[in-house]
Amino acid sequence: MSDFKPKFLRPSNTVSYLDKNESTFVDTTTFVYNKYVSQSIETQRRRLPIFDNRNHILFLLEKYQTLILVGETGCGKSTQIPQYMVEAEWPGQIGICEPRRVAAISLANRVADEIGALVQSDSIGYAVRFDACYNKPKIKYMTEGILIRELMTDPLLKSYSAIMLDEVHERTLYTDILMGLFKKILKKRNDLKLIVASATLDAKFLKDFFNLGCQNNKETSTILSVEGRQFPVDIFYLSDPVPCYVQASVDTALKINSSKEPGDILIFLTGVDEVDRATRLLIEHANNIEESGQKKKIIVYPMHGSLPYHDQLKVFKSAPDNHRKIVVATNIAETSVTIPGIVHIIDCGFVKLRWYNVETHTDSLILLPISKASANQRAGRAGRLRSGKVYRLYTEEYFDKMPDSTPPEIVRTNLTSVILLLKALGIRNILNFNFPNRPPIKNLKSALEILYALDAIDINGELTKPLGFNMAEFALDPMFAKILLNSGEFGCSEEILTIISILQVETIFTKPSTGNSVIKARIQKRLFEVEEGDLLTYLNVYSGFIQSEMSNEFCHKNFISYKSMKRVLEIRKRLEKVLKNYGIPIISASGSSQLIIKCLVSGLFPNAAYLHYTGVYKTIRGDIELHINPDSVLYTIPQPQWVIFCEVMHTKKLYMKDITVIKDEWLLELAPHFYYKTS
DNA sequence: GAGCACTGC
Repeated sequence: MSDFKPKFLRPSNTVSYLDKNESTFVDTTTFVYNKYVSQSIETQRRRLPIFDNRNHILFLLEKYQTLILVGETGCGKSTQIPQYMVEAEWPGQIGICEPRRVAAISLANRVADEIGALVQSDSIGYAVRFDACYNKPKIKYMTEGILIRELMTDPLLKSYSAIMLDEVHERTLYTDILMGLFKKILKKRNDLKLIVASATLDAKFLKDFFNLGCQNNKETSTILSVEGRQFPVDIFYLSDPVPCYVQASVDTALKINSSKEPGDILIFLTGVDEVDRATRLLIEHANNIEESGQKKKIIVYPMHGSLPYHDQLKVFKSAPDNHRKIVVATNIAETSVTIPGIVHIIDCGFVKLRWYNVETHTDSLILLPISKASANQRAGRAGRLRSGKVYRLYTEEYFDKMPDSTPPEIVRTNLTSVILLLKALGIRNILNFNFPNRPPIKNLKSALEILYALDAIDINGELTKPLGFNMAEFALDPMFAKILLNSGEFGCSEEILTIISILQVETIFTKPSTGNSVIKARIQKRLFEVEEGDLLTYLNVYSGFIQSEMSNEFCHKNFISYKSMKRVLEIRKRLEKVLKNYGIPIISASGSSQLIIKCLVSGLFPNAAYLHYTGVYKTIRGDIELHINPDSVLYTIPQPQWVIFCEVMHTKKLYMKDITVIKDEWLLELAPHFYYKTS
C-alpha cells in the first residue's frame, strides 16, 4: 500500500471489544448473526452503549423540550430510548420517524422481540404506506411521510407525548419539513418532547434551531452525545491524485487482495456505468487468479438500484471458502443497504446527486465531490465486526477542502409538492416557514407559479377550494393529482388511474443487462408499444397483466416486473378510493386514446415540447433543447411534432422521459391561461 | 443509445 499513508479517523476506543454484541444492533436491511443468542434479552440491552446514559436521558427529557442526541449507528438509540420512556411511564404514544420503510419495520420487530410482545399490538407497532397499524401502539415506528400525513388530521399530534426524528443527518426532504413544522408545534404544545437523533456533529446547528428561547432565559434544547459501538477504522489517503478512480479502485482492491489482510471489500463508485466497468475488470482478474491456481480467489458482485431484486440479494451471501467478496456499489451502500462482513472500504470520493435547475425546470444528475460527513459515513460501513480500513482515492488536502455536509434535499429539489403540502397543513406564508435551510427564493417562486397555473392556489397564494385541498390529499406530483381530478369529466378515470399508478413505480419493465435476453426483452416490449407514446404503452401492459389474471408467468414472459405490478395495483386501489370519496365517476374511455391524452394535457401542459426544424425538441416555456430518452417507445419511430413529457433528466443530454404525442391545439384548448399563439 | 438514492392513507 505504498501509495497510501495511514491516518486514524479517531483515537482507538479504550473499551474492550470482547464484550461487544453485534446482535443488539439493528440493521435496517439485513439481518445480523446473533452469536449471543443464549444471553437474555435484558443482558443484551444492558450491553448497549446507550444503557449507561439511560437515567441521564430521562432526566434531560424532563428538563428540556428538545434533546439533540448525537450517536453513531448501533449505539441503540432508536430501539432503547422509546423503551426507557415506557418504563418511566410516559403517557400517550411515543413515535419514531425513520426515512426508510425497512428501517421502521425492522426496528419495530426488534423492539417487539425485546419486550416480548407481538408487533402491531397495543404496545408496539409500525406504520408505513400500504402497511399500517390500525390501533394506537404505545411505541410506534413510522416513515416520515406517515407522520406528515397524520399532521393533516391532527395538527398538534395530541396522541403523542414524544416524537423521535431518527437519522436527521441525512436531511431528507421530509426530515426538513418535519423540523420546520415541529418548531411551530413545540411552541403550542409545551408537554410534547422531541428527540432529534443525528450521527454527525451538526448538533450545535440543531440545538440552536430548536431552542425556542422561551421565558426565564431558559434554553429549551440540549445536546447529548452517546458513544457508538464502532470499531476503529484506519484511514489511508492517496499521496497524489489519480487520473481515473475506477481503475484506481480496481488496483487498490487487487492490492488488498494480494496483501495478508483478511476481510471483504466494498467499493464506492458513482453510477451503473462505473460499477459495471470496475466489475468487469475485477472479474477478468478473478478468472486469471482461478487459472493460475493462486490461493487468493475473489468473487465480485455489482450493487446498484436498477439491478433486478434477485441480483441485489446476492451481495448479502458470504463468499465461498477461500474466496474474498468484493462488492462494487453506488451510493446505495452508504445508507440504504448494509452489507455484512465488510472490512475494507474503497471510496472514490464522488457521488451523483439529483439537482433541480429552476431556470430550465429540469432535474440534473450531477457528479459532485462527497462531503466530509459522507466520507465518514462510507468509512463507517467497515469496522462493524472488527477494526476496518478505508482507502480514500483522493489526497488528505482534498479531504480537508470537502464541504462538511451534503446540501439538504430541500435546497436542490422541485418544490411544487412541498408547497402544496405545507399549504394544506395551514402554512399560509411559505416565505416565513422555518426551513432549517431555506430553499432558494427562485425555487419557491417557480413552484408557486406552477401551482397557480394548475389552479391549486389563487392569486393570493391561498389554496383553492375544493381543487387545491383535494390535490394535496393525493401525495402525488400536483400535475398528476390535477389529471386524476379531471379524469371524471374527461370520461377516462379508469385509464388515468392506471397510468398515474404506473408512473409512481420506478419502472414496470425488467431490464436484463447481458445475453440473449436483452434482445428478447426488446422484442416483447414491442408487443405493447403504440405510436401515441409511453403512457399508452403502459396502459397496454396493464391490460395484458389484468387479462392474464395478474399472473407471474405473464410478467416473466414479457420482461415485466411482477413486484412493480403488484405495487401498481396497491397504489391504484388507494388512488381510486380517494377519487370515489370526491364523487368522481370511475369510467373507461373505451378505447378513445384522444380522451385520455387530452386529460393528460390538462395537467402536464407545462411540460410540452415541439420538434424544432434542427431535429431536436424544444420546450415552449424557455426554449430549452430536449431529446427523446432511448428508453422511450418514440425513440425508434419518426419524431412527432408535439409532445408532453413527465420528467426531464439532464445526464449527458437533456432527456425527456415518459412521453406522449399530442396536438398543439390541445395546449391552447386546455391551458389557454398558460399558452397563447403568436403570429 | 441510456439509468444516484429514498419516500407518501
